[in-house]
Amino acid sequence: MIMPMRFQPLSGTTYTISELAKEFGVTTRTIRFYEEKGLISPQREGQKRLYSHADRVRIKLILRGKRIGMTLRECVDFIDMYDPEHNNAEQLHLLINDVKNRRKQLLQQKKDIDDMLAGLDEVQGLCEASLNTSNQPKT
Amino acid sequence: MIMPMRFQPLSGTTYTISELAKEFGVTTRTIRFYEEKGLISPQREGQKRLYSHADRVRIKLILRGKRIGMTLRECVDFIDMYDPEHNNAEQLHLLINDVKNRRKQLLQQKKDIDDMLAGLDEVQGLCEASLNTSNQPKT
DNA sequence: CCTTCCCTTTACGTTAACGTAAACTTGGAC
DNA sequence: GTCCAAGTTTACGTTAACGTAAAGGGAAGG
Repeated sequence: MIMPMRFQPLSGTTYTISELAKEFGVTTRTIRFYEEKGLISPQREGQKRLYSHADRVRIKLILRGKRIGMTLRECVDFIDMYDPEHNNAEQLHLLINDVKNRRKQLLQQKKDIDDMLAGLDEVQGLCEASLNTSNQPKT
Repeated sequence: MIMPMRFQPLSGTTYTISELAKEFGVTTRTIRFYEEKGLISPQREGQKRLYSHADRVRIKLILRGKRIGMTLRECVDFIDMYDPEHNNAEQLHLLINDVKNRRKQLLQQKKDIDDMLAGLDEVQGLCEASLNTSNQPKT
């Protein structure tokens, strides 16, 4: 049983598509799809894709966005806020506005989650109470 | 300009589809779609749908779920947790398990949101700093 | 009676986000 | 050389959540 020694291309700073897919629990199709949509642009070694740390982070951010219901488009928009493509004051003001809107939305979502968590607490309480009364140990 | 006095059917405890659509900022199509999928079952007055307070609440809960990225199926499942369809102990244990899983997921989402909020704070800080340095008022 | 709303059903169209299958290459294991 | 595992491209299929258009009913108002 010999380990299929992977030929390390340049350094340990790159990932193959299946490595990332495994790490993030998605399919390779998903990762290629994100590239197809312009969300990531990995290097190539011949025909094969080589992902950098930056690529990995982008994927991570995309998946984080998806977890709270953002579309891929929204994920990109969010990530792009970090990039300084904003030169003039007007751009900066627009960006600040976007930031404020996004924050408002996130706070609403957070409130929704808190409400739902409270609901879950209540349900669990009722369940456990119901279990205790029906399983009443004899005195 | 005469108010088109709506014929109040039984009492003030019902809503028309367009009232609810307007209140929640969705289309009537959306509300009918939810009914088609079995998420709500309003009464009928002849052919017209009449929504009760309970129906209204269900819609509200559905939309809340959607805001944090839940599918309609997940919304129903969540809402159904409140209904006491759980008679025996086994059902109760299963429900408690569902509750725990759901809570775990909600907490993850909350964490994601907090991370993103922190990111937004950072971005806004950089923006404002950039605006201040370029708009340096003369001493 | 005619028009205006609001409601209804039926049904086909659309977008996002992948799934899935087919056919091909390629570098290392045996 | 042969085989296999992992990668590639191309392309059609699928599901969810509605949008949108067509065709029509019923009552209220002028």
